[in-house]
Amino acid sequence: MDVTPVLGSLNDSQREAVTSPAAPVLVLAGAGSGKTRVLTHRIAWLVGVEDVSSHSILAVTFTNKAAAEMRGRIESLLETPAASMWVGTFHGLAHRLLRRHWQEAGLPQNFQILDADDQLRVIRRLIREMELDESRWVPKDVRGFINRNKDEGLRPAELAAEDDPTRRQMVHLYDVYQRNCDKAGLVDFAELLLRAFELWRDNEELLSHYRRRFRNVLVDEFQDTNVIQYRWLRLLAGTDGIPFVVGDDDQSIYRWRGAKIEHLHRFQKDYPETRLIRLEQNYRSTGSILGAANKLIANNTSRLGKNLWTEGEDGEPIRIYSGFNERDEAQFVVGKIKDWSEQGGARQETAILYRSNAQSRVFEEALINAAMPYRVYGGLRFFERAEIKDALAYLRLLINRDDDTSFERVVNQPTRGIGARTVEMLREYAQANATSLWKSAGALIEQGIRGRASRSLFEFMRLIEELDHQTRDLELHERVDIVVNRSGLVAHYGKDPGEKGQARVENLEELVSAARGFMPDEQLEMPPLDAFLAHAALESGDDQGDPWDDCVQLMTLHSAKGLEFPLVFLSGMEDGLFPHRLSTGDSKALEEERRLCYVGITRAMKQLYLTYAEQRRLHGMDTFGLPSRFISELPQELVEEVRPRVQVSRPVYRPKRGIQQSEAPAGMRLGQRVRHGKFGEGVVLNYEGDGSHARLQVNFEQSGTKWLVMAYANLEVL
DNA sequence: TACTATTTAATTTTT
DNA sequence: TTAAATAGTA
Repeated sequence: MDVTPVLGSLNDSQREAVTSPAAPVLVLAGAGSGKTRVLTHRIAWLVGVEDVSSHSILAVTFTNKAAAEMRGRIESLLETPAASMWVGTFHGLAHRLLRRHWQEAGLPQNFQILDADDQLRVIRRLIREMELDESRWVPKDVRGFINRNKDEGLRPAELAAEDDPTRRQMVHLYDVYQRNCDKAGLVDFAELLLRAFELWRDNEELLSHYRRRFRNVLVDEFQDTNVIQYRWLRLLAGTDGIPFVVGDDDQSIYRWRGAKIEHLHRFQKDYPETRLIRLEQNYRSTGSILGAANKLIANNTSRLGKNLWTEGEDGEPIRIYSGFNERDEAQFVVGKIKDWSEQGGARQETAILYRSNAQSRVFEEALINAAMPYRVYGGLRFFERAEIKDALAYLRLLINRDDDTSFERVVNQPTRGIGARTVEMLREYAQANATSLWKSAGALIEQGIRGRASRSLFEFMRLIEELDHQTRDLELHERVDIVVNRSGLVAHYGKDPGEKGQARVENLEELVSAARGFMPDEQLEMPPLDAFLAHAALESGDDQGDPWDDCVQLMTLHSAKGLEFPLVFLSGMEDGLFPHRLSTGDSKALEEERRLCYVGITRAMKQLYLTYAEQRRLHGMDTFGLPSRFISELPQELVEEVRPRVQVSRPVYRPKRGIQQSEAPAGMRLGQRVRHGKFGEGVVLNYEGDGSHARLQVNFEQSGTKWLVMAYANLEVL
């Protein structure tokens, strides 16, 4: 094979990493240094040049996106599909193992995956059943306790011997929760990993089979591995495996999720013959941006150490803007984006980054006012929406009637007269007879409980049975379609007022489309519906927008990791906000905030602005902040303050929904008569924004004046 | 049972 | 401020 496509485009260190002999390798890859390249080219090198079987390769990432990208790039390098290679997320691969070896793992064949929200519901339900005080035993805290311990590989039995009564109760809750899940065949995210680990640990034959198979284990974002993931990897690699891990200790920002930056050091101890390779040449940012990043991160202790450099220009200095208040700050940012755009830059090349989601609001308002399209990352993803989760719960009941979580979710959704009292009764019966809610419902009906509730319950059970039997032999998307409609969900959500109901119905329709386009992972050999549900839990839905609209990108610093933009704004650079006040106490947490800042800075390719507000409205109170300490940690010679504040000494009152300078949306004008599906006929009074964000104010004859989003309202022009 | 008023709390979230 | 969860009322 011609090695040019594999090695031609690499620099010396990248090439060293890619062509390393068969021994453990740790690649310390700085931001923008071609980390993914090294990983994909390494695999292409092994398979294409060293003639290693693709069967022997296991490559693991943290996100579905990264996994998909990696597979795509490998296949295009090798010019052949590599189906026998295992490329996936930790959770996805663990899931695959558990499906294959469900018996050895002690799981029912049709086990279901609980996402974070489902898990919380289960915990909340159990706390109530145990009649504990929810303010003393906060469900989220309990979940945190359980997941933290699972991430460390600890089962309740290993935690038991404790004197502290609070802790003992927590352990007890963990135990109760786990028994409940085992009984119902439910597996949460942390459990996927822990079970997969235990599966190998406790099955020598199985382990040696996989060890023989996966000689080459490659890991992306290694600094983000938690304890159980690391132990899982070590178990697999054993003494003969060849681990190749890539990471950056300076970009570790998930300590609070159990990630252990220490694994980078640990790796070198566990594999003393490790070859350490640093990738320090950066292909993304200007010299000034890298200089700032290097100087900032140097304030952290116990780093493996790394200094980014570039062959490119120094570029422009880092600019600092001190806003009068948060609205002034937003105004400034939007103004700069406007300049960028007028000079021919695309809006999607610009990103506004912030520490916490709540900060997006002011920017959104400013962007709407400027009629500038934008996109906020994060928030609810497709499979996490309430209406979608309802539909999924119905589908789960088709597979397993004893799934109490799903049962409780939809037994009265849409409302069918089965209220809290009835459910309470079912719970009591289920608990007393150690059975499921479904079976309890059946039993109670047979015992002839009185009245309406009984009839409604019977109707519900018949609905589920019918849906199951009548759709069993249909195509997946037809099943979903029928379930979504016959369950009454579409009708129920259609009743929600205005655009919201419309959007929800559209989402349900989208679920049918998703089912139609669903390609199950053939390796799993599961029934289509089961596979679809697993997919929904593990890939909560792409939150990528249409690449076609040219939007300003808004996101938290965390979600910006791995991305790059020519023009970047780090906003809210105030002490207390960033670094967040909750993290300023302990030095480990503060260092993580600094790494977060480092991640933010290194997103920028050409221009970087840091902005802050002297006065900011937080939780309804005006607060006065000091500039973030991180600003003073930057090299002063690379920094320049901008103060075009001559004309904006005070914010001018501007009617929020006054007459706008923006153009009327297509086909609309003031006074236009329109018809809406729900509200009937009316007259357009006002509008703001354009494109997909255009909103119209319509005075309806029947329903009064309402603001509607063009994209959802489906207005008919009369 | 369903809607409305009141209370409460407020980082980050790959799966 | 606000969103969400809970308590109270029709």
